[in-house]
Amino acid sequence: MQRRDLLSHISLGCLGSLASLPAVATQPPALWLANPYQGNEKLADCWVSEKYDGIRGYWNGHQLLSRSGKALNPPTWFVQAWPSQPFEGELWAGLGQFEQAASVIQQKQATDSAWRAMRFMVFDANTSTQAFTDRIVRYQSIVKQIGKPWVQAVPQSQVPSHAALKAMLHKIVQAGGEGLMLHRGSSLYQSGRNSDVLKVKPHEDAEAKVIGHEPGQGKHAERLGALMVETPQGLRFKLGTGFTDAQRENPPAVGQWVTYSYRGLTDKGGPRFASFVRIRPTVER
DNA sequence: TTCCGATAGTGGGGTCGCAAT
DNA sequence: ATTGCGACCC
DNA sequence: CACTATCGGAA
Repeated sequence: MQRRDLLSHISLGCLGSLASLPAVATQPPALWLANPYQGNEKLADCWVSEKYDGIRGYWNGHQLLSRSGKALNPPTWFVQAWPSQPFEGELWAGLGQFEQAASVIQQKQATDSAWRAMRFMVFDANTSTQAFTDRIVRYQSIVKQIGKPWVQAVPQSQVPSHAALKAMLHKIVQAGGEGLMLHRGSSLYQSGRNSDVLKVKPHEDAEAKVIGHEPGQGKHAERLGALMVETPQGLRFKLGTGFTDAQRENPPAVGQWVTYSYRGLTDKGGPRFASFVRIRPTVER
């Protein structure tokens, strides 16, 4: 897997100052990573916004980078006249269009029309000395200065209570959104995961039947890597996370039913981010 | 003493691009 | 033309 | 993205 150098010496505002050369991605930029919302965090001084399901984009002042530091290649018109100040957002192709967005940004030469359907939803300005509440004003100003319809400022609002948060989550998900983001207003921008930035995503549980075992690699050699399972509708997929080491040593047998957790569906209709929860309790009768 | 945050290391679906078939 | 694989995104 | 295991410092 890729590694992240969270203690990178790269400074947020100065990822290089001159002549953008052919994008030899350096180290991953020092970006924040959200922790999951547990439900017991204090909501005072928190801003809430929609979590857009797309591709993370970091504008370092002259170049658009992915989360791992890889240079993205938008058409020149897409980033024309963007300022030399860093800011950050989500390359977004619309509700339920994550795979479309992923396709566009991974193509070496995506069509112009594909990029015309993309938006950059700006949610931060990467200054190191401003609290998030002040950075909201900053990124709104940057977006206004750019003045293009495909660059939009993510709206932020206050959350007075957990009940209000829950209601807003329901509203967003009902409309096809992925979830919410929470930002502590007083927090300075810092890289890595921390609880000043939280993601709120609903998940569902379902059951499937074990139809096979996949071997593990590395530290899981000689034990379970993933379960091949099949839903009651006949859809097959693999469950490879959620197991303890002990469960990998002695996994559920073929024919047993298991409960798994997932977050949304792929375009093909399979569960996204599926993880093992437990062996399904035997049905009483 | 217990608990929490940060790391390292496993695993998935989906897509693209390239090499091998 | 199809398949398999690594390297990315999430 | 999901998760578990581990370790050291905070609580």
